[in-house]
Amino acid sequence: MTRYNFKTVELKWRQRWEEAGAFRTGEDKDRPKYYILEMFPYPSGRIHIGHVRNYAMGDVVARYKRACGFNVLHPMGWDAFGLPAENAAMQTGEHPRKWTYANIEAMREQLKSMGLSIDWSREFATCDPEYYAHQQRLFLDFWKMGLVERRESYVNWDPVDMTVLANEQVIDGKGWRSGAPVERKKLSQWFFKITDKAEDLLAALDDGRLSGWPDNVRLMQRNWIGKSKGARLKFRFAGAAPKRFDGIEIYTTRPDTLFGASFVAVAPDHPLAAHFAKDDPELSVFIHECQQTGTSEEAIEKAEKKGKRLPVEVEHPFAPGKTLPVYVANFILMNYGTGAIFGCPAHDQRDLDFVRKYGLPVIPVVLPPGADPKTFAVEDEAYAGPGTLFNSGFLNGLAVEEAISTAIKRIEDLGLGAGATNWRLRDWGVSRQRFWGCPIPAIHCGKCGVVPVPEKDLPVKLPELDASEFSIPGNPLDRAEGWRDVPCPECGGRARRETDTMDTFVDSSWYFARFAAGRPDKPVEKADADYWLPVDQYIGGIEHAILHLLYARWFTRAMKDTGWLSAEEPFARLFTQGMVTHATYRDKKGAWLSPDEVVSRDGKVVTIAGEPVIVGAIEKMSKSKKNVVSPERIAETYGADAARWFMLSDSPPERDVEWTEDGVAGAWRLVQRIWDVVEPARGALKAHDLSKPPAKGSEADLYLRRATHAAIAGVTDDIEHFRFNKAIARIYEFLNALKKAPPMTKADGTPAMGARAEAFAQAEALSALTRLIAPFIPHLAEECWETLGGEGFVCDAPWPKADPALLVRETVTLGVQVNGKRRAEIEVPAEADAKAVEEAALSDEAVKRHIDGKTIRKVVVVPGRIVNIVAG
RNA sequence: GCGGGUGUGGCGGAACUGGUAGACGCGCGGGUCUCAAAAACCCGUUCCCUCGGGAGUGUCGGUUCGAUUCCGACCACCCGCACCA
Repeated sequence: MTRYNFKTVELKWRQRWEEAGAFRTGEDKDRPKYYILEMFPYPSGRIHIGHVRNYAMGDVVARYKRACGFNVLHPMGWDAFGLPAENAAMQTGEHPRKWTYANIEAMREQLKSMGLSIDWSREFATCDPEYYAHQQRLFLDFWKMGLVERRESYVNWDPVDMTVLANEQVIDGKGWRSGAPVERKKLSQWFFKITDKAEDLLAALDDGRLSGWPDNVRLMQRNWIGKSKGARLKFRFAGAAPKRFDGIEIYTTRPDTLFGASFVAVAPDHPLAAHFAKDDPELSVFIHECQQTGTSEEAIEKAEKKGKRLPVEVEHPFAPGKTLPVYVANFILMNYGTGAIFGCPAHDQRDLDFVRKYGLPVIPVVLPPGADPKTFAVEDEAYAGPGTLFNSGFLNGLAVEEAISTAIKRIEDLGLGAGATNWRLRDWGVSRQRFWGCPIPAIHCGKCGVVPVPEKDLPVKLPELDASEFSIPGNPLDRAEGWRDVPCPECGGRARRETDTMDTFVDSSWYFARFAAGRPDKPVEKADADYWLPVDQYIGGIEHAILHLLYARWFTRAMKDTGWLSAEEPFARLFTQGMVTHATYRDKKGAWLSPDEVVSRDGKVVTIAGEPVIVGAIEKMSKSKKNVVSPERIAETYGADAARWFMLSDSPPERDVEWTEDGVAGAWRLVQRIWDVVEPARGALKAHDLSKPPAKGSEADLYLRRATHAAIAGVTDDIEHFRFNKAIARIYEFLNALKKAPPMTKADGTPAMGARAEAFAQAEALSALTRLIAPFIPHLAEECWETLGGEGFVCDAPWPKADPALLVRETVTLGVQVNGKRRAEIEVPAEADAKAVEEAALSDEAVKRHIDGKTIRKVVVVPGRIVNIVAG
């Protein structure tokens, strides 16, 4: 018996696959297609273990679908623009381009060493001019269609990265990448109008177009889009109106509670606040404070509602003569609704907190079911539930829902406003004041305004800059005169290029279409895109549940509008895999230790030198906690197959998996065990025609054949449902059955004397085993296939089919319960009728013991499942 | 605060539509081999126990012949959103 040497074997098969072009995507469009895609990586320079898990999952699906006869597209590329390259340039003086492409080289090799069935001929990086040129073309098309807009707006400014951040990139008031507190700044920005598609982006979540998405992701998107229904309503000023203001327009979802209004409030950024702040230093200070705290220290600020009274009052729309005070309040957001509200403290907790502080009245107008209108009062808790209107003039007696529509109707009749829908979703600001991104193809001319770069002048390539430029803060493009200053394409006068580049989320919003249908002369070839899109299965991290996926969905719609695609949605099915975690270790001084620095001795974890180690929580692998393991070292020690196997074996794919050395060692043992079973059967596939099972066969043959076909059926079903951990458990089960199989018979029925190659049942089992493991551990599978004498590559071999006749059992083992407790097991023919089963159960010795002296009241027989005897 | 999810051996986790709880792996215990150890292989492994049983899927209750599964209440943890009017 030879020892399996993964190092030489894995390398051998990767070379053979490459030489044969085994994973080139076929041009055969008559076959059903299957587009499997994993979120492409950022080229940081090295793959981490999370990539191994992500790409191993995709590869299982890709190889499985290929074996099932699909025309499979499984491409790979690089999300290559972005800040780290500029940061590296700052530190090392290396040009971002050089750094990025060197990283891609390194990572490609690492990915290839995993043995992924990727069509590398379609590879590209988003920083290739051949890619971003087309992105600029799409930008121009969108601009023509009115999907792009340029406007002034407050932006989230990251003072460390010196760039604008999308709202989605601000987490707890801090930049998602730098972690620095975000400041507010007013700039002219480019926007993609994703709010134009809000209705459809929302509708598709529930109308079946995204039925292949996990519920939690759909829910997160729904919340993010944040549709709400209510009304816009203008409050007129009581007395003289301030200059250029004819009222305060508010947005509310509860127009039914208008009779309970006790104030109106506007956001600190509201024009009305600014108007009064001019002559009121105290107010001005207050507004400034709100703006400071608006994006940070949310925990402190959250609790306290603060406001400043403005020197105006407004008229109540429904109660002539009644007036309400107007405040600037810190809890009103300018960028939601109209930046102004009316406050109804009895039915809104924030408003209640606010009026308690400023001594305004609390008027309940919704009476909870069963409450007494004479005694019902709101103390510390606002009532937001259902009920009947009271204290509310013409709304009295109506239920909340009716009252809302009645109030809206009245508002419309009075000409003060109308029913309105409001969205939390805001347009996508794509301008970034950075160098390493896709240039926005626009030119600013003093005479002609903002002019698109003519299509013939595309691509607008990034200029060659000296690496030293990157050590100066700000955007190097602003200083690149030779690149920046150009004649206006319309009037020929002096003009300047747009120096903003696009958010890198733009790059990843259409790369899947480029993979499927890219052409040198255009972004996508529609016929190809129509064949391949949507992506049948997309796999990636849950961290992209909102941003990337929402942007890609919008982009797909925009590309449809501009005639590039027909697909409605980019990703038919989505799978979000869990993270890879690892225990954390610290020494006695509290410093983090990497897993390489600790060992387990006598059941205790110590440093290599024998110092005690504190074992901490199991957490997501991160550099700061040093609990990372390097895929390269693992591949060195255990091989790519073992690493892939372990990544898929331990936990359900959607859950986090803990990386353990014992676990991967177990996977390595499995690789050896399979080889030990296969190797003695050298040439077995040449000795048998597997399509013609022999008529004769021993009990042992039948037992093994049943195990084989049960494994085929089970593994197939598990892969189809993304239950890789269960598929692996079944393979183990099958392997155990195979190893325990007693001596088999040859095709002619004579004993095979234990020689595995001679027995049909064993050859069939090994053939199935090899094909079943191929998606998971492809190198070993090829080696087994070759050893067994299979034809060609196992990656080209058809997926095995289970014979239904071998899946049904002749006898079944049933549990027998007495009063719901299992007391015995009986073996009965599979098609035995209820009466026969009942008799068998009642005659069982253990059962007799338990029903002794009792009256049998009822016997429940569930065929093939269980017998329950009710006795008392 | 709102929304969603998860609780099963020492650990990761199985259990199809309400039908034998703990598949499979890890760990652990025992054995074979060895001068010895490692590796490998084999056997065992939910807990308690008087070996006949008893208890058991976060807690309490309900529905049912039968509940990890369905319903109600509670507890714990995780995730998302968060002054969204």
